[in-house]
Amino acid sequence: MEEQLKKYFSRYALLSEAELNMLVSVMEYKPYERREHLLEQGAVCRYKYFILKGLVRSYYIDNTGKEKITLFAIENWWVTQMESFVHESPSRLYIQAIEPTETARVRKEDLEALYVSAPKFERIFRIIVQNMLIAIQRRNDFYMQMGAKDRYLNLVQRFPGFAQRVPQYMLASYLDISPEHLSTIRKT
Amino acid sequence: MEEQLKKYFSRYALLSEAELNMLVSVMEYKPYERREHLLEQGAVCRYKYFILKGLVRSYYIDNTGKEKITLFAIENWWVTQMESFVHESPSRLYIQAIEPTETARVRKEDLEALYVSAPKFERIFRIIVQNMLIAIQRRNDFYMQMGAKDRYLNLVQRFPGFAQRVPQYMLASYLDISPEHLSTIRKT
DNA sequence: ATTCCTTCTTAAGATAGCTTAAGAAATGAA
DNA sequence: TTCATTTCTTAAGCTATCTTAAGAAGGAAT
Repeated sequence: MEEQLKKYFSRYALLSEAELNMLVSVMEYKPYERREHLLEQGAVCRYKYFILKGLVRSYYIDNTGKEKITLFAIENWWVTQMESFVHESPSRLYIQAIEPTETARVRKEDLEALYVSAPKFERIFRIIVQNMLIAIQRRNDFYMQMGAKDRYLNLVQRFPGFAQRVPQYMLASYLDISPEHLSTIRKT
Repeated sequence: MEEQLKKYFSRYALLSEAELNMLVSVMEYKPYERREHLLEQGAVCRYKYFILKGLVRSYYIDNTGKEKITLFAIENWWVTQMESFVHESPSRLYIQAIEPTETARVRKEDLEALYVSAPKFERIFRIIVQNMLIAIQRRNDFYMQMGAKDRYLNLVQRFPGFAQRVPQYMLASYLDISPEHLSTIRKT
């Protein structure tokens, strides 16, 4: 875990070994089993989770009782419910491990303390949040203009192998396509 | 302009008059006429724009030649094409003034220089980006589960008066509804 | 005032994608 | 291996929303 985190953080700033150790020291190792929840709906999201290994999804239950997936997160990505984490408000979303997943998670208090001890760390997380924003915007711009078929083909093309890692009905949910329709699309 | 910016930035951190002046000094006043573009498709987005007064939209032209609005920004909001701004890549989006608009804009270089001079400023922009992310996520979670009619009613309810400020066909575009359909929805 | 341009409405026909309802095929547990 | 659960497919009918095509209404410019 230490190695992976240090390598990851070094992408964002030139950090001394001491600084890297400070960063790592606020992160807590926490594994989750397949299907275990990192966050339940209605609870406050107390952590930012860095995925060391595995795969999680974030989803909610809509009015008609169906699961809607808003996000997948894999190795070296962060996942949290930002609004709940920042405002300490109840989360509308669940976060759940799809595969057995190892995370390094950090509490808000510890992160804030880290920022106070050295504002340099703000930079790293500013850039991480910026990248999240870019990823979401890209996804939106991208998917809004495409029909169901193109959304699927595009996902498969842009993330080769990913479709094999996730049940098809979850892909369908993420792409906002009914599982039945995705099935017919794939035939063609 | 100075007053407005200082008041705005003070929401995010306790800043001395000197620090506020440093912040304001990197911002350039720039007004735009109705329909004038702040950013053209294909160009690199060189600025973050803070809207002092007025209203802008961000949009792209889809495959079938239709404008799709991705964002409106009003007083005291930021607008930029984050991906283009950060990576200095050509923007897929246009940004255009809907009303005569006054902006305070800042170049990437100047912002970076500011960060170097005092890492404290990173904090402010980390929080601003975080808020943008929350706003986008909220919009997504929100709209994905609703039909056209509820999307419209919701917008009207949550931003009273906004619907009067923007031509109806632009609202339709933002809500991903055809203008004709929005018209029929409103009748009911 | 008159004309032009922009915006909004109405209505009919077209279509993408949903829902429902089985059953088939995988996958995992015992 | 066998049973149970999870996942995927197929097909028919249905619905929300789009497209196309006019015309009406409102604003801005001359």
